[in-house]
Amino acid sequence: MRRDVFQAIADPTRRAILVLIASQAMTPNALADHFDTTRQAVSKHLRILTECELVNPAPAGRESYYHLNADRMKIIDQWLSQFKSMWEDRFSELDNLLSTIKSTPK
Amino acid sequence: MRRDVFQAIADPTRRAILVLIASQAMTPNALADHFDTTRQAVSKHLRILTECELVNPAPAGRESYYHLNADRMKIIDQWLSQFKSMWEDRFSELDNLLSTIKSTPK
DNA sequence: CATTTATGAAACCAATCAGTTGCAAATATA
DNA sequence: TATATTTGCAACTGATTGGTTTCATAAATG
Repeated sequence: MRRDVFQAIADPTRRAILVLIASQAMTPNALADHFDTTRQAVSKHLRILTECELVNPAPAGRESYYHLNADRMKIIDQWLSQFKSMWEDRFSELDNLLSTIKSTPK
Repeated sequence: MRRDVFQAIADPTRRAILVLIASQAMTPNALADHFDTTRQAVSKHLRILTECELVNPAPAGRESYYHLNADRMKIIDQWLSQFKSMWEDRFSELDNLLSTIKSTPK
């Protein structure tokens, strides 16, 4: 069972869940209202997000508020950082254009 | 066929390919030497990376050098940016600790 | 010109994925 | 206490995934 943050954010519904709870913790039912799927499907996404610790459930009575653990996003940011110098380089656009031209079949 | 950058970087082999060609463009054969899979498997990964334009092939004779298109990584960085203020907040660590404590079953 | 090398595409396979329905447990409410 | 609500888990299903083997094409080499 591979359960890393990269696989977790690969699904568009899970990315949307993360964005939703970023502003406010939400229950599975409240989240499900925002999607065209069943509550159970959202619950499964929450399980995956919880397993890789991108979210934390906070039980409150019979409800459970899922909080974003933004700290875990650092993992993605850190991986991205090794490429950042390449796209911040002001010549990178030209490089990409040239390699695209070279790779275009005649 | 969903082929976005988030799905592309979900696979660890594809992430490793991106890191390898970041420093130098490489052919499929040269890349395959770094993995415990067949050349054809690497070729399939390259097809996926090409389809979402994370890499560009540059044909050279019977070889084909795959270049990184670091610019496309911006898409991930932009998505991440909406959370960045949360983990840069010096109180976020404390927040996470508190929500973890609250969610721990008694 | 025949052979070797590099590549990409197709067909197939086991495993995983995202979704569903159904159910059980726990909490709130009448 | 009986009922309704909220949640999580198990079982199942069709689609997708990452991998393999096989084959065809194109370019370099003898």
